[in-house]
Amino acid sequence: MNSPDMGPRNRLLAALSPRDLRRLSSSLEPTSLEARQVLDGPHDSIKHAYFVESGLISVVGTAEPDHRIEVGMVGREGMTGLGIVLGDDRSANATIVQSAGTALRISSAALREAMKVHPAFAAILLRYVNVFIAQASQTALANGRGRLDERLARWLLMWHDRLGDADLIITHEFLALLLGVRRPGVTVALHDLEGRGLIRANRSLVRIIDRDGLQLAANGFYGIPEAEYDRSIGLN
Amino acid sequence: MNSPDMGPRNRLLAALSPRDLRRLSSSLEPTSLEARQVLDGPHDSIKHAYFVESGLISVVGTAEPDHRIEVGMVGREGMTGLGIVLGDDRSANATIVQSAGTALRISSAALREAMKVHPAFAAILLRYVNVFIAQASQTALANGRGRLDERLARWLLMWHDRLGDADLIITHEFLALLLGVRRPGVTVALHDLEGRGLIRANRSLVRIIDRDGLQLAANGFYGIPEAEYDRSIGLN
DNA sequence: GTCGGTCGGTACGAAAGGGTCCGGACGCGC
DNA sequence: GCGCGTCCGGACCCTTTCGTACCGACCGAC
Repeated sequence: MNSPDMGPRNRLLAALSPRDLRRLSSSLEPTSLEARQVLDGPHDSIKHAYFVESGLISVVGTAEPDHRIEVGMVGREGMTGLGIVLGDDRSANATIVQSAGTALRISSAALREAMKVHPAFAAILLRYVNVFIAQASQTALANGRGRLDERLARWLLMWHDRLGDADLIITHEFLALLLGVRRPGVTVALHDLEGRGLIRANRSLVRIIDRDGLQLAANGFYGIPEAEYDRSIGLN
Repeated sequence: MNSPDMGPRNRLLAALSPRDLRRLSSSLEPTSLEARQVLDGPHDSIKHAYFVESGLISVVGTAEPDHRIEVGMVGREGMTGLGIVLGDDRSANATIVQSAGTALRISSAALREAMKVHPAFAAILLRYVNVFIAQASQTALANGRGRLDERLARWLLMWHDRLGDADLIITHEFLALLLGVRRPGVTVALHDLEGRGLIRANRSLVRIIDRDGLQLAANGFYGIPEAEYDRSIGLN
């Protein structure tokens, strides 16, 4: 996985004891994540859980084919495959790679087994599930109550957190899909944020200029799941 | 709890083996749920989990004081206190009684202990968490993509499922709060549904007339978490 | 029966956002 | 350096929803 002198880049795995981690590592298979790759469709049987090391994965809620929206985001602080953690092998949501990167993946069976053998590991994953619920809840809140520019600010901050890069490679089109709005609406909202000096936008690129300003622009819709994560799983 | 010849009315408890249930029953304390009672505020330490027997509880996502919206609903098919199930003692969401009823409650410590001693019990609760994630995800989807009348239809159906009564006692004001919209908007949307012959509305009362029609009106935003529940936890 | 509070119906202008189209700009491949 | 596909900017008009306000209807208390 990583060079032996550094811990794993995934923050859930990093929270494990070195001993548990060593025993687990044989089940963890390094994988590359390609942009737009679909890890699990809705209602698919989940074959692997992914511990993200770099890049970013979207959890997308789906009903009818054209009713889709992002409900959560997973970077190196998290994992996919919560259904497995919860003893089921499927979920109503899809998981789709949004920004290419790498992950350590583990088969469903091995994950179940590992949770049985390492209760501390299971405990960490369950606490992450709780944080994920907070994330989905806040998304529901933002979707219901927030204006487009506020939701956009929230989204940019969350992306920034998880990728740790001020330059986000994304098209307006894709952003519109994730936010569940019209594409030109995203263009206008980005201009608005740009006019306020919070970002710079260019073809397929958004650069974060003023993170604190973006937090203000998000008008309270950003931050709660992130604080929950730090409280519950820790800053490591 | 209930007379010995019938199982518990809560469907999660009903899924337990009679033996596990008997051993658990001493920890379960019958409680009445009063309308508008706040079981847990956001970020409170959760003292008890509630297995609902009748009535209905809302899970409300909160950020700023005036940023609130319902993200999930719990009736006798479910429970509150998912944070405890997940090994944490708090959640970013509030739980509020929406329709009076009764519940069996269990202290956090006893619930943790029971999950340790009865793995089958723990497994059921974790599968319920997975269903709840589906519910919150679909709420995020409906809030982002659905029109007011579609969301209203979804909401009425979910309420109807969980209470099993065609007459719903609720004011437009309160509905507006839960849906995160303006009160007169609810009035108009209810008239619309009424004009289509799907409901009858009166002061503080909504009667479901045509459930199938409401499902059509919900335009695909209703049903996924309910199907997940039946698949994962079973029809009992 | 009257009073006061809650609840519902309605109406207005204003804002946000959707649907659609078009044209220009950029950038990669050849 | 040409061409084509992708991406962005802007425009049009329309629907949905908001904000606010006002008033009438209902209901329980006295």
